[in-house]
Amino acid sequence: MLIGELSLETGISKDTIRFYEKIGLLSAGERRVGSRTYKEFSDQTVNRLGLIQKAKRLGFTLNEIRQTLDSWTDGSLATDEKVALLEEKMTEIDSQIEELRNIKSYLSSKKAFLLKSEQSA
Amino acid sequence: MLIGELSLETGISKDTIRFYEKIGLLSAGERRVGSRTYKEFSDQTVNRLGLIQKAKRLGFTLNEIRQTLDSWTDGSLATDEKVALLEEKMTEIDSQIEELRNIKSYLSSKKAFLLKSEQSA
DNA sequence: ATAAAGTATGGAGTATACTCCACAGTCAAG
DNA sequence: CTTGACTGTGGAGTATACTCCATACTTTAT
Repeated sequence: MLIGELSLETGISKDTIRFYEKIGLLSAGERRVGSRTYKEFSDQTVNRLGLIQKAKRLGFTLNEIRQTLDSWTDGSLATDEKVALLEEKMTEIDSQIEELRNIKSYLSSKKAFLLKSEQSA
Repeated sequence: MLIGELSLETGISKDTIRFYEKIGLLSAGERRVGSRTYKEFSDQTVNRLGLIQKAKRLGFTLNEIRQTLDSWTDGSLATDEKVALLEEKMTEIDSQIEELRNIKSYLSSKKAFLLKSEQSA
C-alpha cells in the first residue's frame, strides 16, 4: 500500500511515517511509475507501527525500538532469548504500574488532606 | 539552601535545577555575599522537585507542571476544584495502568506463541 | 598567598521526535 | 487538457528538556 492508506489505517501522519522510514524504523519497497518511484508498504507495516506505538507508550525511544525490532527479526535471537526479553519487558511494565500506583496513593492522600481541612473550616 | 545541597538532596543536577529556575518552574531567594548573589532555595523546593519528578513520570510537560503547581498555590483554585483536579489525575493514572496491562497481555500472548512454536519444533 | 571547591550568568550545543514547506511528477475526473 | 489529490525529496523549523562551556566571584583549607 502507499503512504496515504498506511496513514489512514494507522492514524499516523504521513510526515511521521516518512520520518520513521528515514531513520530506518520502517522499510518500504518501490513502485515505479514513469519517472517516479513511490514507496510501497507491506501489510505488516501496519502491525509494526502498532508495535511502535505500544513501545513508545512504555517510554522507549525510537532508537531503542528500532534495535529491539531489528534483533527480533534478523535471526540474532534464539527463542529463549526472545522469551527472556519479553519477560524483562513485562517486569518493567509491572514496575511502571507500581510507580503509578504510588503516585496515585500520593494524590489520594493529598485529597484526603484537602477534605479534612475543608471539614474543619 | 544553596544549589549544591538541593542537588544532593534531590539527585537532580545543578544544571537542571538552574534550567528549572530559568523557566519559572522553581523560585529562589537571594543571598548577597560581597559583590555576588547566590540563589537561596527553601526546604519546600525539595518537595516541589519531588512533585515535578512524579508529574514527569505521568507524562506531563514542564509547562503543564508549572501551570498546575502555580494554580495550586496562587489561590485561584477552591478546595473542591483541587479535589476535582486530583480525582482527574487519578483517573488518568488508572487509564495509564489499564493501557500498560493491555500491553503486558499483548507481550504475554507473544510469549505463549513463542513457547508453543518451540514445543512443536 | 594560593589553590580547590562552589556558585552565577550567558549562551552555545545536543538529543529526540516530529512538522512544515516548496517544488515537482503522476493520475483520475470532468 | 486542466484541476485536484496524491506522492517524493530536501531541507528548514519547532518543541521539549536538558547539558556543557567559558568566565568570574567567594569561601575555605593549606
